[in-house]
Amino acid sequence: MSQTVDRALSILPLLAEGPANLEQVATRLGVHKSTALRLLRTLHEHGMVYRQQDQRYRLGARLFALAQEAVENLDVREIAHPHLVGLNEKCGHTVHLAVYEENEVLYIDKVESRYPVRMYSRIGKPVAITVAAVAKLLLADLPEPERRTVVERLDYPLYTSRSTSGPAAFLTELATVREQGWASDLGGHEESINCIGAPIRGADGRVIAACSVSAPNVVVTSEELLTLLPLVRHTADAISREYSGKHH
Amino acid sequence: MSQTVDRALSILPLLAEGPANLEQVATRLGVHKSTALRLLRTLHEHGMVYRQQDQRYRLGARLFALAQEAVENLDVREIAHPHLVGLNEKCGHTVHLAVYEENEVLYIDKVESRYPVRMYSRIGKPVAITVAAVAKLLLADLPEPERRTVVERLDYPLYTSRSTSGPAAFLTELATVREQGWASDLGGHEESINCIGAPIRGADGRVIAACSVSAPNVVVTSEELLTLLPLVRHTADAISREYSGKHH
DNA sequence: AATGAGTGTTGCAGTATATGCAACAGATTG
DNA sequence: CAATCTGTTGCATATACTGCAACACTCATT
Repeated sequence: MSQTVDRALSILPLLAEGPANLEQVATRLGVHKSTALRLLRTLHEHGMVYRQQDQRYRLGARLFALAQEAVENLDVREIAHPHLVGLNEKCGHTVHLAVYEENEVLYIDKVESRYPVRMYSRIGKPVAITVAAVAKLLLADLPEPERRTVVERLDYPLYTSRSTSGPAAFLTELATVREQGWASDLGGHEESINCIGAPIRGADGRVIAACSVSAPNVVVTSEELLTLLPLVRHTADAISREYSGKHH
Repeated sequence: MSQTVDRALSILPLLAEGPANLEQVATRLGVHKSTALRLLRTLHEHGMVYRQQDQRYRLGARLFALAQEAVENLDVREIAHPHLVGLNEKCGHTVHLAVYEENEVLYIDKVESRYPVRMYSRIGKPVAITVAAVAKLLLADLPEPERRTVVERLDYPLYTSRSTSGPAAFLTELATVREQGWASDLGGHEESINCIGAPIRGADGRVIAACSVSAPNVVVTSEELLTLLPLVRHTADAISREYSGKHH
């Protein structure tokens, strides 16, 4: 592993917390000012950091552009999008598409609810991995040894009284999800928000993504939301079929 | 400038074009396989790249997360958001917020149109800098020497027959915009989409951001859109006031 | 105006560190 | 079972990164 690159990349999350000047960056990296300066210059030339008027550094524009292109290159996303829009048109609620990657589950697409009360989330944002329906679907399909290590390494924040309590509970929940082929999150993240999801599979049957429908209690009860399950699964299956077709 | 970091960062835009394997990366970088491998490993440890099942590398999740945090740390955005929502509630059209940074203008916030016909754009995406109303507003306020160099270095794609034709035309347009304190784009990017915008100023009067309202012809004519101008300017001024207030 | 503190920048010498090589491993193909 | 292709590892070399110290610049303070 390259020390120089390692140091340079460590600057980015540091700046994500907020703007910082040269000295702050140097101390937090544990290197000499001049070293930090040269790293920042290189990052700057690549547009990864930006220097504002007060000389402090911030994360730069290229970062957005890259994240942008990255998300647009995901072909599941491209195939899934029209289906998600269709799902939203039928039920009116917020629709999400998510993938698993390196111990994180993140939203890669979203269609906004047509109801006035909406849920906060944003493309690119990691989801609450221990409670979200999409996270359960994606983790449930990991090969056994990996699933166990991931699950044990997670934190289990108690967002609400119905949040997953710990590794053991999560593993049984994942088993259920794998069994039944769909997942739900009934108030585990936000007390008043329920969510149901279904897996999208590649040609080999592995789960490559998951989609879900979320709605607050004030709009539909969890029972009513569950009646949408066939629709959600149907959508996920349609995406799976199209994805598998185009990939062979 | 650091060679190693430079090479490592050059990998990212390369991967943005699509997944690539080790050898492809090595050749395009002009380095030995083993060198490329070590760079990729470092990028991988930081979550900037991801290795998919077929061993090829793609851009990684951390990139999204970083871009995410970066956008959320922009305090103009935070202050502006409720105003933008209010503007959207009053007119129903797509509302954008944009900033200038290092030869690019990018959207940092967006409120979707409430009409079924929507315009394509996404937060983080660089705008069509030679035609967009927000771009005109931001460039118009650059100090004279910089404005000239930027304008002359740009490409002028002819999206439509009404696109800005070249540096000279753009400079006069910018002068007008500076003079009148607002900007429009009438079918310069997409034949059927019009757009009007107004500047958001910091305490010192410099333009720090710009907001705009966009709507397709089929929803409102350009004349009708222009009647919204006072509303847009009013919103921008309100944001300016609040921003200046909170910064002293 | 002058002093001083604080921060960013540059040239340089030494050596840590990245590099390319070549040999190896593993997978896929004929 | 060779042959080919791609990724991985250990190692010797010297390149390129580092820290230092001196310098430049801005901004307060007297």
